[in-house]
Amino acid sequence: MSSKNQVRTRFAPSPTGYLHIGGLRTALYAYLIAKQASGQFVLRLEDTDLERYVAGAAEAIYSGLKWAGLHYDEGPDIGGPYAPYVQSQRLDTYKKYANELVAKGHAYYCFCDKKTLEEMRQEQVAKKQAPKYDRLCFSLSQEKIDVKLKAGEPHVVRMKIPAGRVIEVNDLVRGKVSYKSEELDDQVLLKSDGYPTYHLAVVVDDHLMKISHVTRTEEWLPSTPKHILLYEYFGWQIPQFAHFPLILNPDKTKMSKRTGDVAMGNYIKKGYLPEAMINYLAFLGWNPGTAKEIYSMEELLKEFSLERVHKAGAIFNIEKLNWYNGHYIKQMPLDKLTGMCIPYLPDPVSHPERSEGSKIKKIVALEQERLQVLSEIGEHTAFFFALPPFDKALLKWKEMNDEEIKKSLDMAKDIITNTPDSEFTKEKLSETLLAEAAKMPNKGYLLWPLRVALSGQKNSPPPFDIAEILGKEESLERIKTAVYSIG
RNA sequence: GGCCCUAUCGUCUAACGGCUAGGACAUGCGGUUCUCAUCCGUAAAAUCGGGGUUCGAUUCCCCGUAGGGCUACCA
Repeated sequence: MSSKNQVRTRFAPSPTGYLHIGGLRTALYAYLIAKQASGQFVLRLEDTDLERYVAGAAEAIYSGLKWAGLHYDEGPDIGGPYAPYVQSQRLDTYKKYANELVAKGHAYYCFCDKKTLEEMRQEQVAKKQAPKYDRLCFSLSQEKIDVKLKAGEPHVVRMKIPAGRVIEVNDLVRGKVSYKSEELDDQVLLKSDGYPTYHLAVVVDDHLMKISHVTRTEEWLPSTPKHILLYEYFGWQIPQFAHFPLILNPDKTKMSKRTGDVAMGNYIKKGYLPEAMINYLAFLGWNPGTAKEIYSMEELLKEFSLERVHKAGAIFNIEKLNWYNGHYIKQMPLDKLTGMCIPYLPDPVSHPERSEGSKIKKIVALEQERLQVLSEIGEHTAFFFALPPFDKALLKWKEMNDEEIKKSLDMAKDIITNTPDSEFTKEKLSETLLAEAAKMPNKGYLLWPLRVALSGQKNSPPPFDIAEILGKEESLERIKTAVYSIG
């Protein structure tokens, strides 16, 4: 079952908000690493900050990952051999390991209150020193500690950073990065509310859950030496580390909720496809080194490699995502696309005659090459369901005068009238209309006023397609309306 | 302030010392087209600066510069 070389990765978001773009990319890479090695991909919730907990965030993370096709083998909602996968349910474990560290002399109790700490920090900053805990409580005698503990004084557990060490992080993306232990602060491991900090929890859980590759974004690189020290203190095997580049705002700052639309839920709502999102996100920080840039999940599984992951941050560019999305919309089988578009169409109930399957399908077929995001279809096709009030000036093609427009529309009306119901198709209509239009100085003299009459818009699909979908009766009705508008 | 990371077209990126620095998105122009969209063609567009190393640097080294990250009882 689980061999020593088993690759296991995890995605470990904190449920402090909805799943976001950057989180999904991190999850994707972790998923790819695990799955291409036939390993396991684990989801773990790092909810160790009571104050930042957001209700519903966990569910959004589950559904977002599933939407994207990143199916985890173990997780909070599905269980697994190392359950629970929610850190707030593992408090006893962290306490046990924190105590072990204290017993070994690698950690100590600290009774300093936040105010004192904050003042110390201010002072240090004022003196242009690096803010660091002064280890006041480290020199407390055992007797004093026992008294304070017995009295129930609030306290934390801090790790003791050794002196004179150089800690080397061997990162799969960045290579060797080393840190001097003097630069490291005595990190709080266990908070006074009994919850662990990220640093303790992540190390304990990654070890207990047998995570082979610790993957996360670059912002965690500076705290990795502390984690390595913890692995050493516990006598645990140090996992592989891979720190991915950040996804950036257009202003090159770390992409965050405050600066842009990062919530996956919004992209799903707007009608972005998982294939497009995955493809785009995969290429934000990685590429195969060839000109090919359309990649399915299966292909990514084959080609992805950490060696080709970039070091520099990448700006999230919605234009390129849109292009990918448009591409995948064009590729999609019509039936599937139709199903996905229906939620974005006007309420079919109000137009039962047009909600019939094949008609909706024809509308979607028309829009397939015109959509970048699914939600656009509502606006694009509104005129099928109700003719918008149109500007009669729009009927005019080039230098046509009212008389010519009327003549043109009359001609179109005759052709449509004379087209039998059984032959009322776009093929037949385009054949007959084009034949007539060919006799004119320019096809636009016939086609433009007709198209505007049918659609009410400056830009739209061709008149033949619209007429077929509207049907003979409605088409004639709209032409009549247009003629009246001229006066 | 300290520590760390990074640096090729506007953006995502290719070129693991050796061609006119390639591709994609976006943009401009042109073709197809009644319009839009699609599709096709085409153009413009980059190696942050300075030193080295080398026959030769986008590539390796150093120093600057710029940007970013971290520096919490947040993750």
